[in-house]
Amino acid sequence: METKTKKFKPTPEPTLRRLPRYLHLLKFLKEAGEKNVSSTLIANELSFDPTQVRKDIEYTGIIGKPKTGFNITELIKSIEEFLNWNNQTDAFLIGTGSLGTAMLGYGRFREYGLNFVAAFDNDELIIGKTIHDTPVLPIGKVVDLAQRMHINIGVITVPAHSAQYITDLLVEGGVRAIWNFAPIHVKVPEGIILENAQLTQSLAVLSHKLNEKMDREM
Amino acid sequence: METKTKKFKPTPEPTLRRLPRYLHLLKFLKEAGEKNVSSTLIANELSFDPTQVRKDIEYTGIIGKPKTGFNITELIKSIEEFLNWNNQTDAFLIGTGSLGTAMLGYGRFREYGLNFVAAFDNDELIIGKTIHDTPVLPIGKVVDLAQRMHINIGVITVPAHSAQYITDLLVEGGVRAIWNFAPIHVKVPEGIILENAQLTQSLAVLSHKLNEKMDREM
DNA sequence: TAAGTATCGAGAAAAATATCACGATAATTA
DNA sequence: TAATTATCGTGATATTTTTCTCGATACTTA
Repeated sequence: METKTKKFKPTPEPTLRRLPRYLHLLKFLKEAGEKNVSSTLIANELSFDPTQVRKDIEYTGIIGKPKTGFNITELIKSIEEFLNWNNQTDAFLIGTGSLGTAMLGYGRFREYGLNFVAAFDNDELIIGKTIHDTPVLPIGKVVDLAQRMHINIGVITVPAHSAQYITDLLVEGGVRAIWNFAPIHVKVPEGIILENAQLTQSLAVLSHKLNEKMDREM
Repeated sequence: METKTKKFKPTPEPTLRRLPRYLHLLKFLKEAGEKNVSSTLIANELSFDPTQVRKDIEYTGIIGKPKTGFNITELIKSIEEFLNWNNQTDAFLIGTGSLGTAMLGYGRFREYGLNFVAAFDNDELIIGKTIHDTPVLPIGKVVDLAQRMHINIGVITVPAHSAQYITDLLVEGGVRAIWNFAPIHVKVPEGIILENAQLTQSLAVLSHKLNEKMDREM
């Protein structure tokens, strides 16, 4: 009963996608020595509408002060807590090709609550080694280890043709959420969270806009 | 006045983001020997609504046949032409860190109309070499070469702190569209297309859903 | 050839999301 | 202290996106 939120409103996906952008900006402003920020300022900076920014921020639970806005440090904290990025969630990464390696190498995912505890591949040459301090294990161990380590997130960076197979292994291992980078639709049982992160989606938007622009210029 | 298309309806962004997913599925079905496909089938496969699929497809200009649906080959062609993925657009990639290298290595971007003709970096050790057949040049040459080669797309894979600087160079070089992977909001002049492709956006959706799920389970 | 069926296309309705409008409030200035 | 100003929170409105509904059509089967 203590977790009695007044009236539950599910967070819109567009809001969730904007929150990280606010976070980047806020960290930048904090770095620059700013103390407070208004929704107006954020909106101008990112070309959004101030009301939209305010409503987005409202979802994270913080309340601001008229005339002043929000304390930057508190707002950062509010967003991070809302996304649970202040706690680390252990994750497996499957597929140590170029994208997988890049992700392990990025190293900043801990800032976003993602902690890669192990990577998996079938390539004998890599198994047993580490990539940026993350050990690479054979794919045959995914299910057992995921179960025993209570892994919640699986990140799929294998080619399209093996993505479904890997997904099934992760699900069998008890993973609750899958972040899929393979350019294919994988099927998951009811209740498993699936988030597709295909670059081609973003590229499609760019391509189409560029296309329109070129048409207009002729 | 001459560009008087019957009634212009701008394509919704959600539609643009779904089109690549249809494309992946269609290529898979074609590979499997299928000839035709219905919006119902696509919808079931990707867990969308059939009407939505039909409306999305309608934007690409193809028209289907009752009872039969669409010829897969023609539908693929229609989507690819709509996104201009049947033509190659030359692009520069700036920043040959792990993500930049991964993107050059992916090699399949040509399927999506993106042709990396050169990469740029400041690292003396890499300049002059090639990464997966793409030559790496010093950043000082971006502006001049972009102008002379009439480059339309710039892909930014540098760290946040230099992203704005690189953006300005690309704009000066006459680039029309920027695909930004740096976790920061870069500013571009009116008329320049900017598409942000930050993984953190996708991760935020995943994190929040997982968070909610865990809360519910307790 | 006629009846049955799956699908399309498109207009209408519903739902989700974004923007507007405004009273309330905290800081600043006169 | 009073007037002014920037901003918040929120209800109302507008816009966009999704879903529903249904007549028309092409294929399949009796």
